Order: sequence, then C-alpha cells, then structure tokens
Amino acid sequence: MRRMTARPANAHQARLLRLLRDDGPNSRAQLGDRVDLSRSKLAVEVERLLETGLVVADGLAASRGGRRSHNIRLAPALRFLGVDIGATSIDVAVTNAELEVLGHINQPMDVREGPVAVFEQVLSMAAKLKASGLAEGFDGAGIGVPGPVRFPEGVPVAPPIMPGWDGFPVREALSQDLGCPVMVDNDVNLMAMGEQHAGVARTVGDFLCVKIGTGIGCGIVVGGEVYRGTTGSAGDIGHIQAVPDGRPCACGNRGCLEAHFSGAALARDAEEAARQGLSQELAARLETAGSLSAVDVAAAAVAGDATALDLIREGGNRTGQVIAGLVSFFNPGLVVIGGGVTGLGHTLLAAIRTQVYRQSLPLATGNLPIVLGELGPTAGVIGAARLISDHLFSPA
Amino acid sequence: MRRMTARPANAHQARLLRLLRDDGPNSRAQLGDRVDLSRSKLAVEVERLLETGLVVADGLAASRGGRRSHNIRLAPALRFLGVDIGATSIDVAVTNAELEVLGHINQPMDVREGPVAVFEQVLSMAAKLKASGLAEGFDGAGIGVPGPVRFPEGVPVAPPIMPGWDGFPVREALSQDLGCPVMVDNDVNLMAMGEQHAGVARTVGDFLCVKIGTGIGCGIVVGGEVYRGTTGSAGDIGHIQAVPDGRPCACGNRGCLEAHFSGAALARDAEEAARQGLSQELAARLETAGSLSAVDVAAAAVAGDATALDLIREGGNRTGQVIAGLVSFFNPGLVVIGGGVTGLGHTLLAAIRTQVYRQSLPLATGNLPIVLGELGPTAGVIGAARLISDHLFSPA
DNA sequence: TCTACTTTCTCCACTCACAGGACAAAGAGA
DNA sequence: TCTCTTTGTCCTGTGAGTGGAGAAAGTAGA
Repeated sequence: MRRMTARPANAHQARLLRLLRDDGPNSRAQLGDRVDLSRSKLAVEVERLLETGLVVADGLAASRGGRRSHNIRLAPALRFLGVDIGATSIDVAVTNAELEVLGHINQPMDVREGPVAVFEQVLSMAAKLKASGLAEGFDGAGIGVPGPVRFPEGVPVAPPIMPGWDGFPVREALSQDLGCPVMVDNDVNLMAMGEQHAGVARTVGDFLCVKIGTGIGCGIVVGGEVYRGTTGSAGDIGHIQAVPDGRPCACGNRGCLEAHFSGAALARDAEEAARQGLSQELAARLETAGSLSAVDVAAAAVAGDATALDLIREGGNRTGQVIAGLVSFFNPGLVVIGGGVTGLGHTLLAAIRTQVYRQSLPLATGNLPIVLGELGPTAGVIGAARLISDHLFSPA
Repeated sequence: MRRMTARPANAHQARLLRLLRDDGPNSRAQLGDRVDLSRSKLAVEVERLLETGLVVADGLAASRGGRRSHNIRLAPALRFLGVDIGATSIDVAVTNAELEVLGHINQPMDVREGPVAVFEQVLSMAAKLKASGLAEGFDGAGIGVPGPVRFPEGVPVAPPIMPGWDGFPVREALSQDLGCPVMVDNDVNLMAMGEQHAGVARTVGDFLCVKIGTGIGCGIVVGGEVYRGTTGSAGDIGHIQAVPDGRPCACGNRGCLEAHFSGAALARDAEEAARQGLSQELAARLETAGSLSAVDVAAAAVAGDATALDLIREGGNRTGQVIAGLVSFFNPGLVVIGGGVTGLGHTLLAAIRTQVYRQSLPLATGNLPIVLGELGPTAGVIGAARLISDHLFSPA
C-alpha cells in the first residue's frame, strides 16, 4: 500500500488536520465552528484534503434536527510509529492518525549497546507490529532517546548515559530504514507531549513534567509548546545540586539530584540497606533475585517495610526540594511526576508535595496541582507519535 | 498638543512601526527589503501611517547612486514615560518613539509608603520632566513595580515587600492621572526587556536576567518574549533555598537566597562585621554614615578590604549555585546580572561564573556568556518604555 | 401525509489584499 | 548629453475569502 505522500498545502489545512486528530471525526459544520472560516472556504479546503486522501468522508452522522452531516475523519489507514528508547528498555507502539495506541510492545535493551544494535531491535519490533496486522506500513515515526538532542537535525549530543550515540544521525538513518519521515527528541519531552495530548496536562498551557527513571529529567512546556533551550539540554535537572558536598556523581560533581535519587540510586541504596541487615523484606528479595530494582523497593514499601518507605521518603524530599526551586522560578500551572519510579506511588508524591508546598511561595503554589502521570509507559510513545504528527500536519 | 490617538490598523503597520522603532528612520525601499511585502503594498501601508500621523516623511536621504529616498520616521513628537519603582527609589524617564532616553531622574522613596504616596511622587517627577521641555505630554507609560503583577489587568498581587499594594489598580489609576495608556509589569521583567532592546541581550532569544537589588529576581525571556508564568510570579528566585537550615527569611522559611545575599542582606552582614571589628574599613564607614549599604561594601572592596571581598564572594557563590541550577534547567543562551549590586562588579561576577561553570553540565555552559548588564539603572526605564510601545505598536 | 422549521452543504457573485510589471522621477557617472 | 541605477507610483490581474441564496435532507407536529 502506498503511504501518506501528501502534506497540508496551507495553514488552514494543517489546522483542520490537527483538529481532526485531537477531537476525532467531525462534520464540516462543526469544523467550521472551530476554525473561524466561512463555510464556503472551509468546504473548499476539506474538498482538497479529500482529494489528497489525507481525510475521508465515511457515512452520515445522526441528524441533529436537520439534514444529516457527513463524517469527516483522518484517513483510517494512516499509521504512526512511536518509539521510546529508555536506558534499559525499548517501547514501540503503532497508533492511528488520532494517536490511539493500536499495539504496544516493550523489550529490555541496554542503550549502551550503541545505536546500531538498538535500532536493529527497534526495526525488528516495528516489523513484529506490522506482522500482527496492525499496520501495512508507517507514515511517520517519532523517536525518544534518553539524552539531549539537537532537535532540528535529530542528532543526540553529548549524551552522558549513552556512550557511542554522540552525533549519530538518528533521524537520517531511521528515516532510511523505515522509509518514512522521522523526528527525534528527548524522551522526557515526549513524555510531556504525551501527557499533554492524552493525559493529565490536556488543558494546561505551562507545565513541568518530571520523569524519574534510571536518571531524572524534566520536560518544560511553555504556552503549549515544548521548550528545548539554546542547545537542546533544557530540563536536564538530574545534575542540579541537591545535597551540598553530597555523593559523588558520574558527572564529576558531588551531591547531584540524580546521585541521590533515581531508579539507579534507589536500587543501590536498597541493596546496601539489605546487606546491612536494615530490612528483612529487602534482604529476602535480594536473596531471591540477586539484585534489587526500584520495583523491589516499591513492593517492599507496599508490604509496609519501614526501610523502603524511608528510602522513598528521603528521595522524595530531595526531589521535592529541587522541584520547589523550579516552581518558584517557572511558576507552572501543573507539575506531573512520571517515569519508572511512578510505582512508588503515593509515598513519593506525598514527600514531593510536602517539600514544594512548604518551600515555594503561596502565589506560585496556591493553585498548583502536583500529580502522577496518567499514561504510564504509553506517555512516551504517544508523545512520539504526536511529535511526528505535529511535523506532518504542518504546512509543507 | 494632541497626543497619539491612532493605532496601527493591521499587523503590517504594527510590524513597520516596530521596525522604525528598533532600527531608526528608513526609506520605503529599505523597509520593503525587511518586511517581505511588495513595494506597492508597502507604499499603501506607509501612506496610511502617514495619514494617521504615526510616522512622518522628513526630507530626502543622500543618494545611493540613484533617486534619493524619502526618510520615513516615527512621529518625532511621540513621548513615552518609563517608570521604574524600586524598593527604595524611583526612576522616571522620558523617551522618544525610538526609545532613546531624553531625560531621566531618580529620587529616593520607600515603596512601603504605599501606592498613593508613591504615585503622587511619580506624577510630580513626570511633571518635572514635562516642565523641562522634554515633552508636551505622554503617549503612553510603562510602569515597573518590585513584585508580582497580574499582567493583563496591571495589578500587583500579594507583593511581599510592598504591603498596601495588593490589588491596587495601578494601571487604571495611572492611566487616568496621566491621561494615556499604561502597562504595568514586574521591574525584573522590564530590566530584561531593556537589556534586550538596547543592551547586552540584543541578539539572544532565550536568556535570563538576574536582578540583585534589595531583593533578588530573575527575568525569563523565551523566544524573545518575557515569560510571566501561570500566576505572574515566574522568576521569583529570591526564595529558592540556597542554604539548608540557613538564616530565617521574611517569608517564613529558612535559607532563602534572598536572606543570604541581596542588597539588604549584604548591608546587614557588613554592619555586623564592622561591629565585630572584622574590618576597619567598614567600621570607619559605619561610624561616618550611621548605617551601611551595598555601595559601602563595594567601595570597601575596591579599597581592597578583605572582609568586604569575602562577603561579596560568599554571596556570589550562593547566587551562583542557584543560577547553576537554573542554567541546567533552562539552558539559556545568556545570563545577565544586574540591579543595584552591579557595583560589586567583577568580584561578584567571578564568583557567580565559577559556580555556574563548575556545577552545570558542559552542554549547557559550553557557549554560555554570563555578563553584567550594560544599561545600569536605565535598563528598567527603557524596558518600561518598550513595554508600552509594544502594546501601542500592535494591531488595535 | 402534509406543512413548517432546522441543519447541512453547495454554488455564486462580490470584495479585498497583494504581487508584479510598467513607468515616471531623480540622481550618478562617463 | 546619454546611460545606468535607485526610488517611488500607478494599474491591472489573481487568488483568497466572505456572505448570501438556495438546494438537500432531515425532524416534529397537525
């Protein structure tokens, strides 16, 4: 099957495509109410979109007291690929043009294996999704990588946890292999876009999205748009100093937030506590599994283990202190907490909230919700699909 | 004389007005090169602007090898009033339409006297500038106040250092008294706009402007636009925790940056050092003046006083640590340091730079200039004039 | 079943913004 | 005086877009 070749010819068409993506199928009349165009002009643009095949008119909607309207929807055969490359695993999903996830698979993988090995696996995962009949091909793909990206070119730059990726032309290479347009961004930014599109941040213009996984990062959304900074490293909060003269960090400094709290730090602390005999619960899990992860700590906490709860609380306090500073500075309308350690749940959230509400000024926190992400691991892949669809649904 | 009544009728006219403001007088041909309009269309819009009196054609420019061009410039009688209300003094300036400062006066005043007393003084200062023949009236005024502002309404909200100002309708009241349009903003944002318009930040899209005066604040510019946050308190970095369990702050917390370094904190520390006999230099000044200010510390530092230098260095270190965090988070293209303590000069700047370059990641700091503001006390008033001109030079 | 009223969609004529070229005005240089 | 350049003006063609008339297709009540 031939994939999407056309692009919207003007801003009106782009606007209509995004409207159909975000609000689903609609009649011409309803579209007209939203885009501030005369019905005649709108009809012309819809007609052109129908000609290109980007949208289809399928059937009539129920009458609302008059002539029944034609349902206009995005071409049902359109498929986007959303790829979220984490430090230790890969998520790949197919979506339709409305960014609904049709299929989603996750496989363990260490980014440090390098781009070649990683993309080999990504391609095989994409092939698996195709083979299952969810897609005959992809019209575009969004890729998230766990490090800073030179966004326009889609190339990782100086990624600390991704040796071997520096300067690798991700966008170009994948675009060739997949045979479709590709956009690349930081995984944290994609999580923010995902929560904005389909999660807790749907109605908020300015918000922060803190992702605590193997590392810690923060997606920044200003006026509905992801802010990436001058060199693409905005939101890199893992190396903000959280503890003066604290633990040594891989970056060469001491006391970085990431050194004191993150998936990796938590696992290490838990193992140490287990070895020191501070927690039978954790010790038992260490015995069984040979090593511990954030998931084990979460399970121990649910079981009521005091040491696990303490570790989570302390980490939450550290994180909360840093977030409190960011809240004072940025004055967001919402703070979303997500990433692998979301499993730590309410204990973590409570610690963060306590610190932020105590340390930031009332004017900034008065009406500030601090919540867990709603989408879990699908936030990243939905954000990835949204990234490429934003690109494709913009004037050529 | 009748003041400016007309406003640009469309986006083209607004664009042209801003171009004439920022780049000075220009011929039609040169304007045409910059605005991507055909010469015919441009001629029409210029003609309309001439009719409204917003711009004038005065004389012919020198030939560049062909027919001489008409000089198009903003109406020379246009006058903007820039007002910068600080914690302890007021700056008022008149500018022409190109935002060149024609007259500038400064008078001491304590904001805590309340809005009525303050604006009485502002009006008398404005009258003095008028009386000196610099203006026959004002076409617009920009006002900066040292606290958060609900921007669209021009009303201060919950200002910590301005009791009595909460909810006072600054914009409305001054607009009546001055008989011209008024816009109100945080003084820090205006400083950022000033440095952006005529200072060190002319070519930078994303930057931070840290103002260290009686308090500490930070102007945030994203894509050339001031970012104000959800409730208008963005950039309020004075109450970020700089020292765990540090000094008590007026806000009720401990260890706030502002409690450890700001004009007020520095003066207090210097007085204490003088009383403890740690510095003869400072003691002598305290003896003479009865109290110390940041200016005294600066003078002592210039004289080589070790205690004064230590105070500045330590304050710079604290500030630098906080800025380092903001740099990691925001990844700006430039950091401007300004405000009253700019007099502390290179010692302060060196301490801040050391901390930032040491603590932030190379990708964010690699190409990051950290510099002192170029405009000193005029940054605020120029920013204020720019605020109102941006408002007036936008489609009605 | 007929009539009155809605809603949706299409068609057409008119307006307006704008581009682009022809041309006039005004100067420089040979 | 002639040619070339630059600036500014005028005029016409084109395409975008509006707004209204009216056809198409429905509901609800008599």
